[in-house]
Amino acid sequence: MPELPEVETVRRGLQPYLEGAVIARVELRRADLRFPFPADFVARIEKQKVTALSRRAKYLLAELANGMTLVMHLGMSGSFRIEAAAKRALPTLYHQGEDRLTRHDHVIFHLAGEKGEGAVIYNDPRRFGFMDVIVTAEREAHPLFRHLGVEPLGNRLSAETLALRLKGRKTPLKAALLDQRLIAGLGNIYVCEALHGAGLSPRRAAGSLVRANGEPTARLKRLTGHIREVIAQAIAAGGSSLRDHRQTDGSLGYFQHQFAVYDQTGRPCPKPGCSGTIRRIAQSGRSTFYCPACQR
DNA sequence: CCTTGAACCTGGGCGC
DNA sequence: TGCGCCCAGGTTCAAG
Repeated sequence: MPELPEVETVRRGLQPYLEGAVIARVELRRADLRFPFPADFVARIEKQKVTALSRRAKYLLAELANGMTLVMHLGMSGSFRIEAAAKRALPTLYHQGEDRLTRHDHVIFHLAGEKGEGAVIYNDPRRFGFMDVIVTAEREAHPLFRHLGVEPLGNRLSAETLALRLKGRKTPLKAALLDQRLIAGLGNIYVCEALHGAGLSPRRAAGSLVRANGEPTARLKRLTGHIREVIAQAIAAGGSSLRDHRQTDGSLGYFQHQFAVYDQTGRPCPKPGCSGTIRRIAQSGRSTFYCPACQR
């Protein structure tokens, strides 16, 4: 589920509930997700006001009034939903029949404040997600964030920046783009989509997009534009909805209807004038979908 | 340094 | 109906 556009969609869904609210009580329904919760996890969060809900790469960040930040990663299958009491305060997001706790509801943030009582519930069947509490001022130096690459949104991402990091690398382009130290937030779906948009083979050596003098090639500039575009469109569409992904209001995102190559094995390449067929291959243990005809 | 592959965990889909 | 296998949005760690 959660690549950058999905996490950003979750952030926007939770923001009206969390920002300005007080996390009155935290309920852990098990001692660990991917990692054990830190011993002081609950104590550092309870009774704190959430001053801002932000995002870095695929991390959701709830900044607290005590100078700490609650860091949340959704792994492969993590999601949030809003419990009934909070829905009453903001009724547009109300959905029936979802007020019971289920087996994989692992963390409950009970809220209090002018926006009303309520709860935000974290559900994660595979438990690849994790949470931590860190000092807000030390965030960028924290091991989780220190090596993260550039955000693909906004103006920070440039072909020149990428060229610097890709030069001389023989690793397949697909693998290089999944590396969070290069670009933070890209995942399997949007890497496949961006490579198709740019007409570049996922198998091509990453360094082949950089000239000997270190300058980005025209191909790399094209790829940079497609990465920006794919991410921006996915966010505009409310994230993808592969399998079980739901937004915090319970509705499905719909970006999956627009996938050009991801999970489209055997279907004709949608690129105008291309007569190729989408293929699935494995690269470093993950599926890659691409069109061998127009991606070179 | 670089790369690949296994591991973490549950559930859904498919073939038999 | 059931069993066994493969697959899934991510990341980390070990081994070559």
